[in-house]
Amino acid sequence: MQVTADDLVGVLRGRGLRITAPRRSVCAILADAYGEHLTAADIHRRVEDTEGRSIDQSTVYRTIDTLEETGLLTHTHLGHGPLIYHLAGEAPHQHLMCRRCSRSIGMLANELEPFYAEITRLTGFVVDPTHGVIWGLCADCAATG
Amino acid sequence: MQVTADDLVGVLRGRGLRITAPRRSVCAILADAYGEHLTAADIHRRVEDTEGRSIDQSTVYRTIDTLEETGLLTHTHLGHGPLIYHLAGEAPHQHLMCRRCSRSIGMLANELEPFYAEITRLTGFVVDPTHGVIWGLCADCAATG
DNA sequence: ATAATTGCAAACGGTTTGCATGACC
DNA sequence: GGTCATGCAAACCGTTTGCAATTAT
Repeated sequence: MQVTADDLVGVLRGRGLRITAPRRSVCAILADAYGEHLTAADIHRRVEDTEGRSIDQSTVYRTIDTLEETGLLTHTHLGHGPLIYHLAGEAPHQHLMCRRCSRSIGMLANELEPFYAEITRLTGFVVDPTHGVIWGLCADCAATG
Repeated sequence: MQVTADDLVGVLRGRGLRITAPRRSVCAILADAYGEHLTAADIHRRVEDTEGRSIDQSTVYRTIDTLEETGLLTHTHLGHGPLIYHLAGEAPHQHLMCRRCSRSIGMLANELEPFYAEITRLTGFVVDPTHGVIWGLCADCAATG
């Protein structure tokens, strides 16, 4: 585990934000899930399951917002479904999402650096690899497709 | 205009589907908007505005589904907002969406073909450039960022 | 005639909001 | 004590669904 709940809580405190039980819980879940992709519903459920305490879903969303505003958390748009969240400290990766089987593959963003650089060269646009998903067919589905 | 409403209607008829007034209207709007990005709500509104006829939104969605199933229409995921639709005959575009100003730039997908090929080489994953959006900062926002 | 399509209205999933109660500093 | 955060419930947007009435074939 690279980041602890206390690290996250410490940053919130440093911004003058109040340290409440729900905020502690969400931070603990996120630190614990380092490297995983969690939805807001996942976070909500895990708080109840592992902390034994129930918090409202609106509190989950508001805590997520707070963490994003402080730069600790980022989200990724995975199609029509819920957003997924990961701690900002993780190695940036590009998600490849299969349209047929809905499996999602992660590629390290720096493997795709030439691709992003070419987009910038052609258009001036600077790519944020973690924020979106590239759609297509995974190797298996492409083969049987 | 590269495709006419009659072309689209003809394909539906060829599949044994019934040609109804709502289907004619949606096809007319889509043919008319060739090259534009329409949401389901756009299509709905334009049918009312330009055809003078009101159709239900569920009919719009069902007609969209029908057109996608027959391969005439495709959709693109633009973040959390509504899906956008374009006729399958259009030149494939990669959308670049600015996180700050929400402007969306279209790039011809074949300009990026070598990079899609590289993704396939590394992972076996076959990219569908039209189906998703690449997020980041447009040239203007990156400069003032 | 009969099967496909429509309109309506209600539900859906994911997220946001208004407001009164509560708790942190 | 003052303000910030929470829970609750209700609203929101985009989309889907069940079902009875309609219409193309």
